Amino acid sequence: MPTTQKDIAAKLNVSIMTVSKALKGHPDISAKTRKRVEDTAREMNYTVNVVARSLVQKRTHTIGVIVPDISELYYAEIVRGIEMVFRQHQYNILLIDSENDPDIELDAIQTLLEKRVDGLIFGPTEKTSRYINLLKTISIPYILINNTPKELDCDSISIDRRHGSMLSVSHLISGGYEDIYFLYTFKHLEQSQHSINGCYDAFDQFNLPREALKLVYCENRDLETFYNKTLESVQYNNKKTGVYAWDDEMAVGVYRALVEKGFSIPVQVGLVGFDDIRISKYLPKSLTTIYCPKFEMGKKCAERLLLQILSEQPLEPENIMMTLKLIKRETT
Amino acid sequence: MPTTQKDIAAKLNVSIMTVSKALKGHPDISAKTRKRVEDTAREMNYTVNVVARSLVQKRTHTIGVIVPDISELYYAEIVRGIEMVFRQHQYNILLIDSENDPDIELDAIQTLLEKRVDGLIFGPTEKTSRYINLLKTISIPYILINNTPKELDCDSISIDRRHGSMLSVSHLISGGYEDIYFLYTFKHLEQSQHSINGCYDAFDQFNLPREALKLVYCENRDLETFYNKTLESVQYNNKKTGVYAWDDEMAVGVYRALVEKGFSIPVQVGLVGFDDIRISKYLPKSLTTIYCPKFEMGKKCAERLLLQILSEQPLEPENIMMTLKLIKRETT
DNA sequence: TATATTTACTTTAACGTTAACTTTAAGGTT
DNA sequence: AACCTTAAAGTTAACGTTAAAGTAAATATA
Repeated sequence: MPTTQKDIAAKLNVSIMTVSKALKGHPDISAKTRKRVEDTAREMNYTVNVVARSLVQKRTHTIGVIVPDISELYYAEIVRGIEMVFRQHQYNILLIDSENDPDIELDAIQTLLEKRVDGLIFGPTEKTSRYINLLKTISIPYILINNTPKELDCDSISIDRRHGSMLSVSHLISGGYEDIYFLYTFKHLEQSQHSINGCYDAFDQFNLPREALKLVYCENRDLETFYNKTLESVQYNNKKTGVYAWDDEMAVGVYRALVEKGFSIPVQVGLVGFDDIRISKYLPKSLTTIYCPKFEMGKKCAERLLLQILSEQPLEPENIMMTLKLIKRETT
Repeated sequence: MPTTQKDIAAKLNVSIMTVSKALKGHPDISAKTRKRVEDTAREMNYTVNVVARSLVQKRTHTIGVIVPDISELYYAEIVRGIEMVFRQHQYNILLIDSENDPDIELDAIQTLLEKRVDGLIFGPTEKTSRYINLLKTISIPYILINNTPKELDCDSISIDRRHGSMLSVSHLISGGYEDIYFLYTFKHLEQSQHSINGCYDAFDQFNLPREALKLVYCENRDLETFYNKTLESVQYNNKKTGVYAWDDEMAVGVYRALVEKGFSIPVQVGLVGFDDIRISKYLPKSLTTIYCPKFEMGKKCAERLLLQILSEQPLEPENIMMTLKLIKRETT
C-alpha cells in the first residue's frame, strides 16, 4: 500500500495537517518543518492520493472525451490537440472510443459522469434525441464536436464543411470540370448534409442546375467501398469530370479506381479531397484538397471548455467554426 | 450539486446503507424497498460518485496509457485496441501523449500514479534509465510497449521488428534487388537497432557482406525528411536497387522522391514499407509491406494487463511478441 | 506591563461511499 | 414458552485528503 500523509505525520510526530500544508507549500508552515516533511515524503516514496483530494474538492481535474473512432486520423489529431492543452493545465483525459455505436456512446456519457469528470467533449456519431436528452440533464460544462443540435443550446465546435465543399466544387467548376461527383458517407450526420449543401452553393454560384450534381453515397467509410463505388459510378462522357471525395484517405481509393478506369488525371478527371492529411502532399500525384485544421480544432475546443470550467457562472453558448482553405495541387 | 445517497435516504426515511445496498442489489434489501430506492434514484437523477467508491475500495477502474504520439496511426490503432478491451471490462483509459518528450513522459507516470490508476501501459520514447528507475518503485501492474529493458523484469509487448526487417530485406534480395537501402529513424529506440539487425540477418542469410547495407538515418519521422533523404541518398547504378522504408507513411514520401528521380518502380527500384496501413493497398502502385497487427497488439496488451490486475499475486513477467508477415504488392 | 498580533502549528469535520458488524422483529423449532 | 434462525434493516468506522476554525507560544504594540 502506498504511503499516506498519516504515515509521514506519524514518523515526524506532527499532525496530518502539518504534512498536508507543508506539501502544498502553505505559508503556515515554517521552512524547517516543510523541509523535514518534504524529505521524509521523498524518502518514503509518497505520492498524493488524488482520489481523496478530488472527493474533498469536488474537482477531479479530469476531462471526458468521446469520439467515434480514435484510429481515424481526423479524430486522432483532434484528440492530440485536446490532450495537449489540458495536460498543460494539469488536466487529464479519459478517452472513450464509441465505435460509431450510439449505445456505447450513451454508456460512455453515463460512465464519465459517474467518474465525475470536470468537463466533457463529445463527438456524436449521429443526431439522435437520446444523447440530447441525456445531455440536457447534466450539470458539468461540455462541448460538442461537429454537431450543433437546435434542441441543445450549448458550446460546439465544427469545421465549416459547407464552406469547404463550396470551395472544392467551385474550384472544380472553374477549372472546367463539367460533370461533378460527390462521394460522401455518414448520411446520419449533420456534417453530411452540410457538405451537400456546400456543393449546391457552388452550383448556385455558377448558375448550374442542382440536379446536375452527381451524389454517390458510400455506406461505409472505408477504402474498399469508395474504391468500388468509384469503379461503378464515375463515368467520363467526353466532358471533363470532377470528383470530390469525402476525405483524403478515401480519395486514395478513389484515385486508384480512376486510374484503373483509364482516366487521365487531372486532364480528363480532376480529384479533390478533404482534410489535407500528411501524405496528401507526397502522393505520386499530390492531392488537391481542403485543408482542415484538426489539431488547432482540438486545441481550440479544449481552450473553450477550459474557459467554461474555470469561469464562475456559465458563459453564453458559442458555436465555433473552423475555417478551411483550398490547397491546389496536382490532381486538378 | 449532484444527488447523493444521503439525499435519497433522507427522502425515503431510510439509512444511507439501505440506499447503498439497494442500488447494488444486495440481498439484505427487500424487493419492495429496492424498488422504492431505485425509483427515487432515477427521479432525483442520481449517479454514483465513483470517486468516493474508489477511495474506499482502493481501485479506480482506470488504466493509464502513455504513448509518444497519438496521431501516429500506429499508436492510434494500438490505443483503440486497448480502450476496447478495457471498456468491455468496465475500465476507462486515462490517455497521455508524451509528444516524444522524455520529460513529459516522466511527469505522466507521476500523474497517473497520483490518480491511482489500477494499471499502466507505457510506450517509451527512448530507453533512458530515468523512467526505468521510476518504474522500479511503482507497485501497480504495468506493461511496456516495444521496449524490454533488461534492468526491468516486467511484462512487455512488442512487434518483432527484427523479424519483419529480415522478411523485408530477404524479399528484396531474392527479388534481385542488389543495392539495399534502409531508411530509418528513432535511433534512440530499441526498435531501431532491432530493425537494423533484422536487415543484417537477411544479409547473413544470403551470404552478403553486412557493409553493403546502405543505412540512411532520418532525424525526424516526417514525410519531408524521408522525401529529402531519398532524393539525396538513393542512387541507381545500373543494378536493381531495393529500398526499405521505416514505415508505410514514410514510404509515401520515399516513393514520390524515387519517381521524381526518374526511377521506374518496381523494375529499377523496389520499395517495401512497414505497417500495412489502410491506404497502402490502394496507392497507385500498391505498396509491398510488412503487415503489423496493431489493433490486435493493443487488445493483447490490454488482456495481459487485465490478467495481472485481476490475479491475486503478480504473474511471472512475459514478453509478448507480435509476429509479422510480408504482404507482396506492386512496388516489388 | 498588559494587550494585540503573528507564527506555527493542531483539532474537527466533511467529502460520498462501502465493509463489517450490530440490532430488531418476525417466524420457526422443540 | 424458551430458544434459534432468518430477513431486513441500521450503526460505526474507515478510505486519504483538505477547509475552516481553534490554540498556544512568541513577538510586536501601546
